[in-house]
Order: sequence, then C-alpha cells, then structure tokens
Amino acid sequence: MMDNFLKIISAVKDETRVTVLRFLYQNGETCVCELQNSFKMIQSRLSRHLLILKDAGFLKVRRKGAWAYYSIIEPLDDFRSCLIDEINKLDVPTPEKVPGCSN
Amino acid sequence: MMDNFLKIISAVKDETRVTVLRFLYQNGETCVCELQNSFKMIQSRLSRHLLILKDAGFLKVRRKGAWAYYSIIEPLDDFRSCLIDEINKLDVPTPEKVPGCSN
DNA sequence: ACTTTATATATACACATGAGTATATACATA
DNA sequence: TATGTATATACTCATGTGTATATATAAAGT
Repeated sequence: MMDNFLKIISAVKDETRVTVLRFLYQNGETCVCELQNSFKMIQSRLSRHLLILKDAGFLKVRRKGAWAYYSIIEPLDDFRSCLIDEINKLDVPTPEKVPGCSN
Repeated sequence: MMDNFLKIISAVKDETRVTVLRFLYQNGETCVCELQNSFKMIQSRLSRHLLILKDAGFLKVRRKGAWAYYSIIEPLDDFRSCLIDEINKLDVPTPEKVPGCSN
C-alpha cells in the first residue's frame, strides 16, 4: 500500500519526468527517438525516466520492430489523474514536437 | 510553479511524513511532545519533518509558551486535499495517541 | 539469401548531489 | 535548573546523470 503510493509519488518528484508527462499528454503516443530530439537529451537518460513512469503506472509502451512508442495509460485511476491534472496546470514550457528517427 | 509542485510532492514522498499526516488528520491538533511519544521518535527528527510539511503548505503551528501545536490547514486546496485523501486510504497502521509532556 | 553495418532501445557502472538520521548545540520558557 | 523546541553538522543512503556496453532490429552491400 504505502510502497505503491511512494512509487507513484517518486515518479512525479522529478522535473524531467513531469515535463515528459506534460509532453505525452499534449502530443499523445510518441517514440523515444522523437522525445530525444524534442528534449535534447541523451537516449539512456530518457529511457530510464520512461521506465520509472511506466513502472509507476502512468505510461504504457507499444513496440514495433526496433521502436518503442510511449503513451499515457487511459483511463488513469483517480489519484494518478489528479496528479496529471495538477501537472498540466503548471505554467512551465513544454518542448516542441520534433520529427524523430527515420520513421 | 514547478518548484512549488515539487515541494508539495517531496513533502509526501516520505513514509514518516505520510504517517504524521494520517495521525494529524485522525487526531487533530497535536503538540510535538505527544507526537514524540506516539511515534517513539527523537524530537529533532519529528521537528524536521513537521517543518517540511509546514513549508509545503500542509500544516500550521500554534505556539503557546514553550509548546508547539501542529495541525492540518483547513481548508486545503484541491491538490493537497487529493493527496491527503489518498494517504488516508492507505491500509497502514497509525500510531496510538499517547499523552505527551506535562501539558 | 547472407553478411555487415547502422540504428533504436535498454542496462550496467562510476560519480555527484540530495535527503533522512543521529548527535550535539542553542534558545526560550516553565 | 529542567524541559520543550529548533537548528547545525556529520554520516549514510537513495537518486539522477553521463559514459560505456549490450541486445535487438533494420538497412545496405555482396
């Protein structure tokens, strides 16, 4: 119980992951290489943040060949929805969507 | 914006603070020495956690002489209420209220 | 079709920083 | 003086980051 709660909270206690959630909320399913370009972050760093958000029950992955497409799980439960709502209310910039890999 | 959000999240990303919030929700205004007995924790540790919860906008203090009485701010905004609600749903034990200092 | 090379993603390691704890200290009040 | 509370410091552990490595798939060349 407590562990699950803390895992959810830990997932959103990071500026990068908060911004990724905002981005995916606004842009829908996105592949890692696109996130890489939009966030100008090295791939391993994004990969780890995405895994944390996935393990915390915010994201799902669809794999197609070598590519991984992440998106927010729908519908989210009330608690995670409450967190996402608050995150979307934040007055902070979200990176532009940039075309990614050859896909 | 983001900083405030992360401060609120950080405040509830700790098992001790979650339990303190549950306790104060169930027992109302409580003085530090009582918390000390109920949680069997040294005072400096509690004091530190209470300050973090206060700075994050969850708690207020009423001081009377040498004593400090902490309680949950009412009413809380929607986001903090959502967090408190989820915390209260957790199936974890809360310490018993134990008479505190000579007060 | 088979081999080689490039790309997409995930993971392991080392390091720096942040957070919780205990001890000690300071201060106010009984 | 004794007690309640706050704070500063040192220590340990958790977490984020970059580099490097591993694995899988795609693409290209023969």
